[in-house]
Amino acid sequence: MATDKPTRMTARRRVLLDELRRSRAHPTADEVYRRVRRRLPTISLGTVYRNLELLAATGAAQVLPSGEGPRRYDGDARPHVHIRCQSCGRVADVAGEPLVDWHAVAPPAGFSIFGYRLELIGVCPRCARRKRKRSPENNKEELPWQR
Amino acid sequence: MATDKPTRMTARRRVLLDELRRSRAHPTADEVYRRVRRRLPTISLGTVYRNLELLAATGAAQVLPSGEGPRRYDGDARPHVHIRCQSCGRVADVAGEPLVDWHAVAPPAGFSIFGYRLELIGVCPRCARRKRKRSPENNKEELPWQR
DNA sequence: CTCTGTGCAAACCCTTTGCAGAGCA
DNA sequence: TGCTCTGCAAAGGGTTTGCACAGAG
Repeated sequence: MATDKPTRMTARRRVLLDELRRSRAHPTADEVYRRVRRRLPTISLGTVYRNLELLAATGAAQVLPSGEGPRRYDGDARPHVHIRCQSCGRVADVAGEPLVDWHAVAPPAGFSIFGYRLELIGVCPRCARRKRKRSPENNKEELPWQR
Repeated sequence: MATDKPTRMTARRRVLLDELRRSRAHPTADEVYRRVRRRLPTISLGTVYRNLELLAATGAAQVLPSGEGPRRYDGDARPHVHIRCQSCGRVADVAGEPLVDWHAVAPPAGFSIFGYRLELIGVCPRCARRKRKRSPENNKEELPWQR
C-alpha cells in the first residue's frame, strides 16, 4: 500500500532510486521502467509503480503535483517549481521561487487553505524550434527519457 | 475531435451547458452525466464527454487545470482560482486573485514561460467536521453532485 | 439532402491488485 | 524463519473511438 514505509532496501529499490536521481527528465513510471530494465532486465512494471510510490511516500522522491497525462516522478525531493511544456508535456526545474501570496483571497466559508499547487506553463526549446520550422500545426511529439 | 468547434446547437449540447452552468460543484463527466439524465434519460456517457470537451474548446466552459482523480469541468469560463479539498477532492471557487509573480524566476535555457496553473489546497467544511468527529483515519468520502 | 451529432460497445491508457513464489533481515 | 518484495496477469477507473443510424440546417 502507498502509505506503508519501506523497511528493506532491496536491489530493485536502490537501482530505481538511483536511476530516478540520475535523471533530470521527471520521467513517468513507464519511462523509468524502460530505463531501469537496462540494469534489471527482469523487473516488472508493477514493481516500478510500487516502488516509485513508496519512495515518494517516504520522502526519498516526489510525485509531480498533477498535470495532464501520466504521472511524473522527481528524484529531487526538495520543494521546487516546475515548468511544463504545453505542447509535449516535458517538465523541467525552475530556479527561484515564484511569489504566491494568498492572504488577500477569500476561500469559501468553512474552507481552510493550507497550501497550493503551482506549475508554470511554457514551451520547451525543442518544441519552439519545431514550431518555427514546420507549420504551426502538428503539436504532438513523444517524450523520450532524456539524459 | 476536441479541436473542432461545434457548428450545431443541439438539444443535448444546450442541456449539458445549462446543467453545467447551474452547478457550482465543478463536476466530473460522470457527475454531469448522472444529473443530465434526469432531463435526457437516453443520453450516453460518450456524448457527455464529447460535448464537455467541445464546450471547453469553444470557451463556453472550462476544464479544471489538472489535479488528481477524474477531470472536472466548470460552467464559468472566466479565469478564476479554485481550491481543492485534500481529503475528498471537492472543488470550490475562490474570490480574489492570489498574487503569482514569476518575473524573478529563471526558466531553463530556451524555455519560454507564458502562464501558470495554480490551485489552492485545503480542507472543505464537510471534511473538517468529519475529521473532528470521527477518528483521524478514514479520509475517503464520495463526492456527490451537490447544489 | 448532406454532414454533424449520437448511442453503443469495444478499445485504450495508466495504474492498482491478488496471488504464489523469491529474497532480505 | 518470518515477513516483505516481486513477477505475472488480470482487473480497474477514466476517457476515447469506430460504426451505423438519427437529426439539424
